[in-house]
Order: sequence, then structure tokens, then C-alpha cells
Amino acid sequence: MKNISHKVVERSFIYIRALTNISRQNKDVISSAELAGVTGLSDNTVRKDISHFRAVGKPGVGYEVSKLRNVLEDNVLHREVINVVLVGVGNLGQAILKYPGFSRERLNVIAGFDTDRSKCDRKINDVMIYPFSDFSEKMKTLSADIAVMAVPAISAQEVADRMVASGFKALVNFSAKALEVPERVFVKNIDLTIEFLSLYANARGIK
Amino acid sequence: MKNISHKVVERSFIYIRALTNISRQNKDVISSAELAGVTGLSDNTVRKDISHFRAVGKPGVGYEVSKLRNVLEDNVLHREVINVVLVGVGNLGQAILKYPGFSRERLNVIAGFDTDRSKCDRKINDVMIYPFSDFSEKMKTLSADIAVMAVPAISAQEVADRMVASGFKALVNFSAKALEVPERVFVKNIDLTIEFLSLYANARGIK
DNA sequence: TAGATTGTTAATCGATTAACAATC
DNA sequence: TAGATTGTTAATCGATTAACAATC
Repeated sequence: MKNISHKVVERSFIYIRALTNISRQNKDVISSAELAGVTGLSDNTVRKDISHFRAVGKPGVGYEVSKLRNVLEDNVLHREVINVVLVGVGNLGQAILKYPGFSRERLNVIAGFDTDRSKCDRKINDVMIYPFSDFSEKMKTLSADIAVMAVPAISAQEVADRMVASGFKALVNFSAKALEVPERVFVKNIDLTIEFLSLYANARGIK
Repeated sequence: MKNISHKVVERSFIYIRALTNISRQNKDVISSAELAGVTGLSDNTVRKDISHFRAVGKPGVGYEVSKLRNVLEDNVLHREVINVVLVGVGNLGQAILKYPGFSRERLNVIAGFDTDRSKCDRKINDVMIYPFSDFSEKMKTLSADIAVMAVPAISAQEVADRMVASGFKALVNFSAKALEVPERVFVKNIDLTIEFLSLYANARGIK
């Protein structure tokens, strides 16, 4: 279980989801080529990725669906419930609170925070929203794994600092700000504007 | 302007945005090291990226901010207005319709579509929502560059097929489905669940 | 057994980092 | 001029693809 790259981990979750669908169709065995087909990857990549974990396939036959899923889930911790807190309950924040995909995969939003008091002290989609000024205090009683920032770029660094101070090691940053955090903290930047612009540029053929 | 990778294009937009901020501070010249600082990249990467375009820096001095921005904008087509259509006006779709970052960067949502008729024939954030059954017909009169899919995985392939049939070459796919499209069509997959799960796995130390 | 498919090693490809001569 | 910084080439690193012996 050494030196598994972020890309392999990411694809492992894609395999897990595909295998879940496949087992619903009462299919017990799948080849790397078939799994590649449904995930849009190559059979080489599938076999290579799986080989990072415990060998579980049968040459000439393929992979037992449930066994492969178990091995992958064990290795990427898919069995655990992941608690998420959200800072910034604007349009994007509320969409995240209501995102139907999360609960299916054990992602559990346990609290929201906002500086706008009119949004606070009520529930959205069963999730309580608190004033951001209470963040550090609240986090003493809540146990969370990931913090999501759906805040404007201007306040992003300040929010990140508070999260780091509260001990978060994993931040999702939807703002346009490049966050400065200690090396031990993992930041996933999701910048919709950049994604859209670069997709367009690529499709228009900058190459 | 040959063989510019997607990553270089993406970072070019990040540089453009940083340079816009910097020029507001009445700073005329910037070094690769300074630009690296504000974008969270390395000075080597900054210089290497810029070198893909027309040389514009002065050894010993740095880059003229406005000139560098112009060169980058020209090369990644940042001057153009990009028209976007949205299919799926659920929570995530509505957040996209209202996303404040888009208009600042010339991303212009021109229409929304949904199968739920109760969402149709009205405006959300000034954008008209139409029944998805009218998609192909409507697209004959609208001119759009990017199509965004914020629909459930189950209907994603069908929606993508309609978009391809209407001539779209660039799709943003927020669903969990791996889309099958012709090679000429560019797909950007943004799967929030996978992003969150893999961030957590990485932070927990799968390595 | 013959055919199919794994697990793994080697080859390729691409991206990042290092280094430094050129030059402002 | 001396110091600073570019543009570019070379070195390194990592990820993907190809290929095939092992084996079910």
C-alpha cells in the first residue's frame, strides 16, 4: 500500500462505483477490458491500477466483482463515513448541501457556516447553519474530516486559516484564490471558471 | 502556437487572472518568481509556460504586466465571449446559472433546459429555461460554444447524444456517467463525489 | 487442451524541475 | 559594470501504454 498516486486513488473510486452498478446486474465476473469499457479507460490502466493493491483476478477469467470491490474499498477507505462541513451557504454552497450523490457514498454534511446571519440558525436540507464567527468554537464539539469552502476569493485565505487552525487536513476550495496552507494540509481546488474557459480554449483548438 | 497542453492552457488563465489583479495595484512589471508566488506555482513552471507563446519578458527585469496579459489572452482566446447552455436546472444547475464568477470572465449563460415542465418557460437569473424536448429545435436559433450537463447519471448519455447531434464540441459533465462521444468532442468531467472521496483518501494517507 | 486474461516488466510519452548562458 | 532575471536546454520524474510470460 505504498506510493499510490492521487490519480490511481481517484480511478479506484470510479471502479468501485462501476462495480456496484455491475453487481446489481447480477454479473459476478468482469474482465479488465469490460471494466475499461464502462469507465472510459484502457484495459492496461485498469490492470495496472488494480495491481497496486492485492492481486485478486484470475488469468483467463477476470475479476470476481464483489471481491474486487472489497479490495478497492478497503484500500481507499470507502467503508468509512466522511463528515463534511461547509463554509459559505450561497448558491453553490446550498447546491452542495442538497447534492444527492453525497449520501449515497457515505459523504455526510454535518454543518454549514456563513457570515450572513440571516442564513444562520436554521436548517437547510436537514443541515444546521451556524454563524461563521462561531466556527472555531463549534468545531470543538463536531468531528469532521473535510471542510468545503464556497466563499468569495476575497475571504478565502482567512477562512482557510481558521480551518487549518481547527485542525482540518483536507480542504475543498471553490474560490479563485490560491490558498497558502501548511504542507500537511491537502487542498483540492475546483475553479469552475477556469474549467469552463480552458475547455473552450481546448475545443477551439489551441494546439 | 503548436502543441500547447491542456495544463498550460489552464495555468494561462490563472496567470491572466493574477495579472489582472496585479495591474489594479498599479504594478507594471512582475518577475516569474513573483507571479509564481501569487499563483502557488514555481518560477520554472511560469517561465516555461510563458515560453510557449511569444517571448515578452526582459532578462534582468521581468515581464511587463499588461503586455504579458495581452499575449496570454490572445493565445487562449480570452477576448471572446463564450456562450454557454445549461441542461438540468436542479440545485447544481441553478447554482451555475447564478455563479458570479462567470460574467466577470465573459462566460455567458444564454439558455437553460429541463425535462421538468414546472421549471420551464420562466427566467432564472435572467436566463430563460426551456423544455428539454425543444432542445434541438432551440439550438437552431441559438449560437452556443459550451454545453453544461447538470443532470442525473441515468439520463446523461441521452442528453450528451442530443448535444453532439446539435453540433457541440465542448461538454461539461457534472454527472457520474462516463460519456461516450465522438473523438472530436471535448468532455470535461467534474464529479464532486469522486473529488471529495479521493481528497479524503489522500489526506488520510493512502501512500 | 486451446483460448482468454491476468499481473508485471519494459518502452514510451509527457510534464516538471534544474541549471545556466544570454542579456537587460 | 554588477546584479537580476529571462528563455531554453538538459535532467528528472511520473504516468500511460505496450507486450508477453504465467496461468486459469
